[in-house]
Amino acid sequence: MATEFISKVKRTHSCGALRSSDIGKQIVLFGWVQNRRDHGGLIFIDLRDREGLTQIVFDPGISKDAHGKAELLRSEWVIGIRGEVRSRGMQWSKKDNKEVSGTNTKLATGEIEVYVSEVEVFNRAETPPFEISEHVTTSEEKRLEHRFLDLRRPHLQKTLITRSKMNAATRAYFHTHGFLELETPFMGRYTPGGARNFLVPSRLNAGKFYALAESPQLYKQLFMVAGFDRYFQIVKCFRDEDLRLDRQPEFTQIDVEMSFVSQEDIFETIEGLLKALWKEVHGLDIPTPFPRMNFDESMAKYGNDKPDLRFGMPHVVLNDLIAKFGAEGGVGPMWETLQAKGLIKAMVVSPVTAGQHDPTVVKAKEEAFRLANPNPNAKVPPPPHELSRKDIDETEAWVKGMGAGGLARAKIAENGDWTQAPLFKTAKPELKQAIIEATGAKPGDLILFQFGSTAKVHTIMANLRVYLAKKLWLIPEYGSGGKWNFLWVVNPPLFEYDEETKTWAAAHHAFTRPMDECLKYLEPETFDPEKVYCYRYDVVLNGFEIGGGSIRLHDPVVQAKVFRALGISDEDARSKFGFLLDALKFGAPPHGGIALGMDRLAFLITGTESLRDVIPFPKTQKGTDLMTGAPGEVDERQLKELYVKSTPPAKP
RNA sequence: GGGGAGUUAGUUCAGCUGGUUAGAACGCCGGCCUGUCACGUCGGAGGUCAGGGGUUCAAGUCCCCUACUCCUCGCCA
Repeated sequence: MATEFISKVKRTHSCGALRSSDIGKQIVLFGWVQNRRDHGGLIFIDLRDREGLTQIVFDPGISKDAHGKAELLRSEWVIGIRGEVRSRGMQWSKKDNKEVSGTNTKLATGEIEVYVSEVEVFNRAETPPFEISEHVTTSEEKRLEHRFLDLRRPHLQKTLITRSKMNAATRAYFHTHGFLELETPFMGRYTPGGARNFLVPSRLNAGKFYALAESPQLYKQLFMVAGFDRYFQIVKCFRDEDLRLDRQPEFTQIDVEMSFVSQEDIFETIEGLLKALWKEVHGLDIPTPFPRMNFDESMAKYGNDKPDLRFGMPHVVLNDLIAKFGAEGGVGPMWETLQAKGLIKAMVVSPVTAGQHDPTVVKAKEEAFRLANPNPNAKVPPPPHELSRKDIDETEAWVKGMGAGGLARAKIAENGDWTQAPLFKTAKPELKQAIIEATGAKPGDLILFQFGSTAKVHTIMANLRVYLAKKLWLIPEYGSGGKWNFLWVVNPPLFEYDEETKTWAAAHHAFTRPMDECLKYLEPETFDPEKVYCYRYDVVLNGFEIGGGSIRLHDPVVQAKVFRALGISDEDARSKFGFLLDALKFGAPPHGGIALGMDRLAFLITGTESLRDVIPFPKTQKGTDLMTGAPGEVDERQLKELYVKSTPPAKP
């Protein structure tokens, strides 16, 4: 009986542990049947647990009983074995008709195998819906439906083990730096603004709702007011917004708040944490401090606040230049953009020389080609040198999908002529020359242009830059390519103008501290909200925002001025942020903090394809769980108890 | 809310201009095999072509709708 075996016999090793130094030992392994190779006489099985694979051998000469049982074993059965560790050494191969090394260099345990004297089947398994194997791909849909099987794959086990280590390293780091790990409620009061909240109806309070915390923001500030001085938490947050490759509706943050600190103190703390994490996971010493870049510079050169600095191709803003030439410049649409207070940007795409391609992409493409073309004489296509006509057409279709009018471009010929550039047919030669100078384009280069509303041009150009870098093999489709380009993007404007409501709104949140030198623009006589920059910062890695935070506004006097600029009345402020305003009145220390996206960090540090690969039980893009079927319907009685009516639209 | 890609055997895919009984690989089942390691070999089973509607003598293939999955813009302070 299985229970007898497990109660009498203890596992001595994991399936990844045995080495040649263990030869001769009697051992016990428990695990799953990965693969069975039955030679009629000998039967080989790869036994798998989370630590790895061990080859076990059933020899009728050792145990007829065990060998007989082994004939029945199938994939994913759970077994325990007792046996002797033996060297694989030199073995006679009938296939090769000579002695060959029996060592399997692909396995960590490849030097040994275990001759089984006793086997116990703990559980049989039905044939799984897909193979639990690294070299068999399965659609994500099928994998999510059977997540408990997918989680058996070494790839997912590895990323989740890494994540566990990151959690441990994070806690160790903060505990040794004097931080307290304090908890905050998930169920709180709904406050308007920011991300959509998930709502939880209250049974005990008819008609009232909790909101699931989108972050512990307010609570952690209260910890500072309370004098805890240094707080951190690895905490779940909930946002009812549309999902993306790097976004899940429930996700984990490393949440941090500190008292009596400047922006630089926070940077130092977080750089130390990231250093510790990269050391833990990759054994790497990432260089600190990270570079700093002003928000405005980031927007101008890269079109967003999370530039990927593993490659160049910065944007060049042409507004001033077009303005200088005026309507006579000869590029009507750009001049019109200028009149409409829009944005005109250019980006130079230079031919890529051999050494510039990302070596991991070159290697991966070569391997993929070899796999598709088994003929060893087949010539591997070279990495792309420049964009082909087809590439450019594809790119144009792609930017149009993002709302671009088109993809204006100019190819600079060897003699300096502009080709493929209908937009510039009527352009003054001096304007073309000025654009060449501004962009630094050389003969052979391609200049791409976007113009139109500022936000749209930034978005399109930012995405275009990354899209082309992947197309030209400058960066891999996913993963770091071994490059870790950390960056702080700092000091954005505090306010942004909302075109719809024609009012100024807080770009981050209303409790971000304006930079000291900008305070005068909050005064009535020199009021100019556009010029108010603030102590806010994002930490960026390879084009992903991995965290963001700010120095908080703890001074009620300045707070009042910010509210006035935002057009928030005392009454509004009171109803929205009442308890925080109260708290700030009773001796709030200067404080600030940051929150890092743990899922994104794990996603980037492991170089996986998707955020879903570092979350054990992730949701699909529509926020559903294909395994449990959540969200599901509930019955009328439950709704009634909660004083809630459900009114989904009728299905057509 | 918008744009794009997709849905064919248990799994991953092929299926041309609409035309015979919808194929392959892996997996699965059975036989043989004492050195394999993605074992080999011989044989076998396995399909509501996502669902619905339409065009047609004839639909996996063309058209429309719906559902689901992925990517993306908006959105996510």
